[in-house]
Amino acid sequence: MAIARRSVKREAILALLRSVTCHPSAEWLHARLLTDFPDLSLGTVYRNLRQLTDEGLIVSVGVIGGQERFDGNTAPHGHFVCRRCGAVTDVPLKGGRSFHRDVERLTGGRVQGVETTAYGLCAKCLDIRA
Amino acid sequence: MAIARRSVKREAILALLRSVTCHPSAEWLHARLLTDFPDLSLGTVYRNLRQLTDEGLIVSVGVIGGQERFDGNTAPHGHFVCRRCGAVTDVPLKGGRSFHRDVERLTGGRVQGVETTAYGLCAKCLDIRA
DNA sequence: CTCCTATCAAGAATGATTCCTATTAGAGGA
DNA sequence: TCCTCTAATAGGAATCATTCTTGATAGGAG
Repeated sequence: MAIARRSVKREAILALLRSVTCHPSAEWLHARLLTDFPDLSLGTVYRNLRQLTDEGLIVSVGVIGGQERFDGNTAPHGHFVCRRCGAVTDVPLKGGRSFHRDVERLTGGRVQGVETTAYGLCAKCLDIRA
Repeated sequence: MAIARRSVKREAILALLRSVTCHPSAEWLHARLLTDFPDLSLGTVYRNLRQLTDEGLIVSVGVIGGQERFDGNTAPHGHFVCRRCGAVTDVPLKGGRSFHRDVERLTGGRVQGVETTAYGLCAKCLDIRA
């Protein structure tokens, strides 16, 4: 099977995802890229996000508020997700790869990625609440 | 604000979730409870799962294959999710609460829960593949 | 008994994601 | 250059989990 042909739009999606410190949804990326590619369809964004995820070039942060969120930073790090506003913050991780190894040893499976996520309320939403 | 009234069906959902070692979806729970409560509606399962999650009595494992999965075991532990078949396995966690503390210190927010999940292929799906 | 509130079923509505189809564009060979 | 094959793409329809709305029911407080 031929290696995936390069695609200007897929590369633009990847570049945007890498240039940004937030954790966008497909819709956000689509809206943002529409200025450079007026004929970009949302379906194309979804298809390419999936492909990039399968290739390991990007990472899925999971579904937050009904929308899947992605991260262009594949270096191991954790996330903090605000349950109220949906904001996602990167948090450095100390642990190393011990969990990765434990899982493979205990389950006999192969681990492709580890996601550590804390859920709660961000500082901003704590203020609003108070 | 009155405390949530007790509800037979909510308690049945919670009991089933706690009695089981798998990580069911709303639909699975609904099908399973239908024998005891023939008039249980799927909407009721969703509403009560959300409420139980908000109360911290159960935990969401995240959306896997388009369906949200829940866990009645609220003790800290990690998960291993097979990307092929969607199976979820519990994995003990060594780390302790350092990530929890780090997040609160770095972001100023309040952490309600931490989810550590490894993604990959389970032993069974590795065999099929080979 | 009478509000007031929580629960519930049923089904409609929502909305993210995927699927389908026809079209386009690029690479390699003749 | 022209042809052919294949991947990429747009556009829109289809899918499907989840949420919302409505109307009905029941329990507790006064």
